[in-house]
Amino acid sequence: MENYYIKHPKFYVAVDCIIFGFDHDELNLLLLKRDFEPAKGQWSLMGGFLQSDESVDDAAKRVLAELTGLTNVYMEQVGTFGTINRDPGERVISQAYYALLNIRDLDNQLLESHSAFWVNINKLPDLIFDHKDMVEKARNLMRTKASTEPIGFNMLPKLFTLSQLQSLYEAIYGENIDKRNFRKRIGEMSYIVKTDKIDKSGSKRGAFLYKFNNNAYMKDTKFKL
Amino acid sequence: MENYYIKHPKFYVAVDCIIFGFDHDELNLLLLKRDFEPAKGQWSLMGGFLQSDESVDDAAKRVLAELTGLTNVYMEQVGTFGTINRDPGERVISQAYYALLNIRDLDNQLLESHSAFWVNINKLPDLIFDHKDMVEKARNLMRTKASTEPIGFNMLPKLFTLSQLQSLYEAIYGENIDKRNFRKRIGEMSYIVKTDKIDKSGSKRGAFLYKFNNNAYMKDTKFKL
DNA sequence: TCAAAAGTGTTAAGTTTACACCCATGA
DNA sequence: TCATGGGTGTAAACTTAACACTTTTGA
Repeated sequence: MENYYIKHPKFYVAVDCIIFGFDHDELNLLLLKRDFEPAKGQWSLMGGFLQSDESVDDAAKRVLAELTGLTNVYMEQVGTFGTINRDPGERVISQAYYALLNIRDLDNQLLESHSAFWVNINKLPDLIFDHKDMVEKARNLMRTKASTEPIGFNMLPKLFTLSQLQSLYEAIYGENIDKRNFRKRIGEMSYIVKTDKIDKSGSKRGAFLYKFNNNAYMKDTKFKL
Repeated sequence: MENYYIKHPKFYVAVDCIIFGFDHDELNLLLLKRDFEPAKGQWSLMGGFLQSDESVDDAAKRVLAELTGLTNVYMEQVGTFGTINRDPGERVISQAYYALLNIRDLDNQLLESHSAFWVNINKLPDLIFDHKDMVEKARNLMRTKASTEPIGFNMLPKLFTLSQLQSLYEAIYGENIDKRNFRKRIGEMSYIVKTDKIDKSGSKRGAFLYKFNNNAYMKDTKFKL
């Protein structure tokens, strides 16, 4: 039976992470500035090689955790990038994943030690290899998914104002949303719950804080933003 | 620079194809009945190993062509299946792809030589490894894509009746569609063109044949079915 | 002559969009 | 007192869904 496999070549398999975060009305990506050769000074996604004792999905989680210190982060597959010369050093088949997280949850020490920086998604520098294609595809997938499933909340704190939620979706879609229409739609989602807490950091008057109730969402999974 | 890679393990990389075809009002998958060990007698998707001289996408095209004789087939990535023990023989990282084609274009000799058979998608047998998960994911992706892009035409002959088109979409969605509403929507798509030809095979009266005009579609890519 | 698929419009319900002003507060 | 972001409702436009009968023809 080994013969069936043995005649075929083997390949390095890598994962690359497109890490989305939201802050100050902006969508950002976490990028590494390479301070080593090759391609020193160039920007890249966080990546790593698949090991023998882990699934590909687990490799993505591990690589993300190495950079951010976070586990239990929302991640989705983006796709396989497998052209022959995509990595000029060696042939590497890469699996891209996107992750959504709250910028405030991060360990800044760890970011610094990797020369990692948050970069506005509309002002991305050139990236090595095919990382730009990965970002493009991840962004499209994430946008589509965010419109029909409540994944955006992974980029917000547990308690958030409706203005924050609206800015988040404006950043995801890259367009403005009418405030009254937006709030009308939120009002119809019983699983987006108003608390009695008020956030004063964004305005003098203060705004009510809301939370996402996942149990309630599971009973009524209608979502459209 | 080699050192950077050398310390990491390499893996077999495979592609598996979820091949959709449409015939007699039914969506079908092309499956192989293994007439060799291991897992003799069990059903599987068509697959093959990535080679050194081809991209992953090209490997999928090659594997599809080996089975069907067809090139230039519509294919999309489904995802990476990379759990550790998914293939009990050896560790293999598999990329799943789906393909849409017209059953009538196939070379039946070639299918027989691979013990390949069309199976109704609602009556699938058990499949080896994680092939069932691949099919499930492919089906969902295909359904979603077919609702906003005119990919379904890849499963029809160049000339088709509106009844055929409607059955196709009913099979994709697994639900009935109102005939008048369906035809109203088709009527609004200037790139679905009525010809003066009539198909008599489906009814005594005969039905007008239509064609998909891709140039016209490129000028007006609105599509929703 | 009749069975079987082809073809054809209208109306009601629901959804989406556009739009402007008052409120509460801290500086 | 005023600048800033928070909060609120209605009507028109558009989209979707429901619904039934006539036509053509070969067997």
